[in-house]
Amino acid sequence: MERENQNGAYVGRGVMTEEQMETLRKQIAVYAVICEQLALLHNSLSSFHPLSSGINPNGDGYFNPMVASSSAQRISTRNRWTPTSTQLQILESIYEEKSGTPNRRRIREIATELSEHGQITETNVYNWFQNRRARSKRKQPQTMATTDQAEDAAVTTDEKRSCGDSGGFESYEHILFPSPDLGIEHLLSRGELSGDFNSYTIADIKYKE
Amino acid sequence: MERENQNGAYVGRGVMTEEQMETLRKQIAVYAVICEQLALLHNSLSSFHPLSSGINPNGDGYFNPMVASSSAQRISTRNRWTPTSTQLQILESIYEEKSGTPNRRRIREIATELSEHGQITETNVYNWFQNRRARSKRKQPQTMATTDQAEDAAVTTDEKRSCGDSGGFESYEHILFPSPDLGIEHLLSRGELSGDFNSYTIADIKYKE
DNA sequence: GAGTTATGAATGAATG
DNA sequence: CATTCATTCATAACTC
Repeated sequence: MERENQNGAYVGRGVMTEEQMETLRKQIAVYAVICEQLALLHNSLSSFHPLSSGINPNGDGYFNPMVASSSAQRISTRNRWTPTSTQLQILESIYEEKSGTPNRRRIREIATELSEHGQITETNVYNWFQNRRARSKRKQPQTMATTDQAEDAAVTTDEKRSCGDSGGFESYEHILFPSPDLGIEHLLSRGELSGDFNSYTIADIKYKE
Repeated sequence: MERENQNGAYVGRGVMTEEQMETLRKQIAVYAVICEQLALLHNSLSSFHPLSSGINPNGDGYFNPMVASSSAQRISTRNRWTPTSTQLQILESIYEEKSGTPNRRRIREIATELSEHGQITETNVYNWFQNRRARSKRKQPQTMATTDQAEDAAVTTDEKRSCGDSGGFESYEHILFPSPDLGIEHLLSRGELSGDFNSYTIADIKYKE
């Protein structure tokens, strides 16, 4: 089943011509550059921690490990919002009284109100309600057991796909795009993208045994 | 201290806007595709047998998420469709150019095209566009804020400044694979990217909000 | 400090 | 289209 790549270059199985080899080499170089830039981008992207500083302005109980500790460049930062207990309380009460569907307007109001107690965005509020509702719902109907045929129990909620692929870039699969199906890791796991992408050694790429 | 406005658009330097994030996402997808292609190429290049658990030599048919990873044999695989990176890339580009109104006809075409790269149905395509549009819309209007002043917004995705950065790569347009031309570079221009790539892999990229 | 759990976020699909 | 739901992923927080 030979086929062509997107540009029409025939890619037969088996042998490669010099030209193709050359092309491959170049392509790999390109890929290397992209990786490099991506890395750089990522660095600049995550090195500052825009909102983290506000995660927990008033130590309500949660405490941030490294929150803006001294130099603001130390990265690591988690971008995930974590409600302060005050916010949580409010959210919880709102959730109870008004129950379902806080519309767009409402969301905004809530967000505004909560922003008084800490960093928060409308999206956070939205997600919170979304999750709150979904999870409370999932808990209830669970009462009737269904213990039967629970063989698969082992795979309950914690699929925890720790999928240990290779070293280095192991976490490549939780990249932005959902599907970890692409085999990037197969390429990367060898390359040891540690540093010199520029030396793109083809030899290292084979993911062949 | 850097200030940010309500909607998550940060004012400080070094922060990404949603649009930029979008672009990054796309760029990553492109990069993924390239790697994918490379893998394929490499495969046909150096093999006579598919080998290597990962890349499926026959077309991009690997829409099977966790493959033989751990537990699952229940493998019906989730019923939910998950676009392969190739598909995503295509969808994304179509979305961009045609911005809206993918009529029934078009949907069919797209579906057909994408089926070349993995399992997909017209409904999937339809839903995808539906969601894509809805969600992108949802992100923008999160601005008005209380004291509008964040009029800047915009930040058109195609800044396209062709800044001849690419210090390393002369020309990769004549390469076999889809050219990674959509400038990751214009995202990189923000400078101040510190080194040490290993401490936080690309995988850490997330929306900030 | 590795393994769990709780939960914020992303997204395909369904519903109005 | 606009919303909402369901499921899953990723990670902060917790536990031992």
